Amino acid sequence: MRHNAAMLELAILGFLHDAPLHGYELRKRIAALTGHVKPVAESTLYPAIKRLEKAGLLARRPQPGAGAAPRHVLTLTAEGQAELRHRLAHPADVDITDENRWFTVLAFLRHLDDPSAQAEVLERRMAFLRQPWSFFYEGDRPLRAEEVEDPFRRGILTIARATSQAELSWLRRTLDTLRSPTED
Amino acid sequence: MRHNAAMLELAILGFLHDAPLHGYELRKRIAALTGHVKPVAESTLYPAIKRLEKAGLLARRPQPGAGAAPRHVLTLTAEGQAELRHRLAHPADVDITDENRWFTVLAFLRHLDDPSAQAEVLERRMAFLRQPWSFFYEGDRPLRAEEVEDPFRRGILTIARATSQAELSWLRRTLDTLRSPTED
DNA sequence: CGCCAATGCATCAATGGCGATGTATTGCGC
DNA sequence: GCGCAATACATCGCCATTGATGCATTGGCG
Repeated sequence: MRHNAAMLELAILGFLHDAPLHGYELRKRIAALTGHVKPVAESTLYPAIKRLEKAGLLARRPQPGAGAAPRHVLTLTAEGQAELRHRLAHPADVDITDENRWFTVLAFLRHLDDPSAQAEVLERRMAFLRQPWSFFYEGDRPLRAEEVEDPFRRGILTIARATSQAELSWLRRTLDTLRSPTED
Repeated sequence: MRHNAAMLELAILGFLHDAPLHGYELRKRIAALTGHVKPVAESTLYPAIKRLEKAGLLARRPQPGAGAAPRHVLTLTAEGQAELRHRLAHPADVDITDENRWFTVLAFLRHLDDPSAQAEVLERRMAFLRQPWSFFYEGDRPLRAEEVEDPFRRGILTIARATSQAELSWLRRTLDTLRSPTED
């Protein structure tokens, strides 16, 4: 399974966990979630649905007379629900490090009802953000924004640092809430 | 040309504009630039080099006796330099909206020596960041972080907002500098 | 009543991503 | 002196992506 496929499939499974949907509606929800960043083509979505159906993760019922063309209402099977939870609990490394993929995981992490499992995933992201990395190096030493002369490269580091700090503070707050036995 | 390919190719052209390199060194530089977010496989890089060579954008000279295996030193041709400048001046929409791709554009934008052309590209990013979007909607209305109950989805919006604000302020500062006739 | 947009799904061909695997050399540690 | 990691490049095959294209229906506008 290719990596992009994994993320699209996660979104499909995640949306269907909320409610059975037909393909077209799924497409619109995925467009709302990630479409402003990176659109998904129809000819990518429908094959993905087929793959998941073939794998027994979702079932389709034809719904005649409803819309213009015969709709296929998609429902998660029990295996599909289990698979969704497994993928959310054990994301690949790229899903942790690539912001696009990470946001997709976050968007459906609530479906993993166990707070400690949720916390584990957040901690992986935190470990990644805490380690010293840069986009630019001098030998092995990661360069800070101040050390880079090119204003555009400096911008990358400035923006990345702001994101990182905002996310770390959010992660700390959220992990505190997840771990506290008295949820508000 | 597929979209991922375009970004990898941009990085290759950008690095080679600085100095002729062999494939292995290129691989390490690309890994430093984007590898902590999304690693690039060798079997993706070498075919990409071949594509660019076939298109006449770069030339390879064998460098015998240098390393362990016979190295191929890669140099940008004149067409390659022109192509690099063209790709930097006219990025696709996805390159503006997808942070990963955008950072790759930024990393090499200095090779576009014309400040007003650089400013034009930054303005496209600014226009994107300024328009009202969200990852979640109520009908057509984009939802703000405060309106979302799910803590994880709220996190996405919180982080995205922080990034957006940091980037907008950086964009404004940089555009001022680019436009001011007296560069410091 | 005719046209077009939107809805809704499907298929195909070209192309790119990438894990697996191969091959050859240098140099280091044990 | 043996093995192993790093260097350096290459190829194969599976599969995912995507633009193009097609087809059928509904509803709104003029």
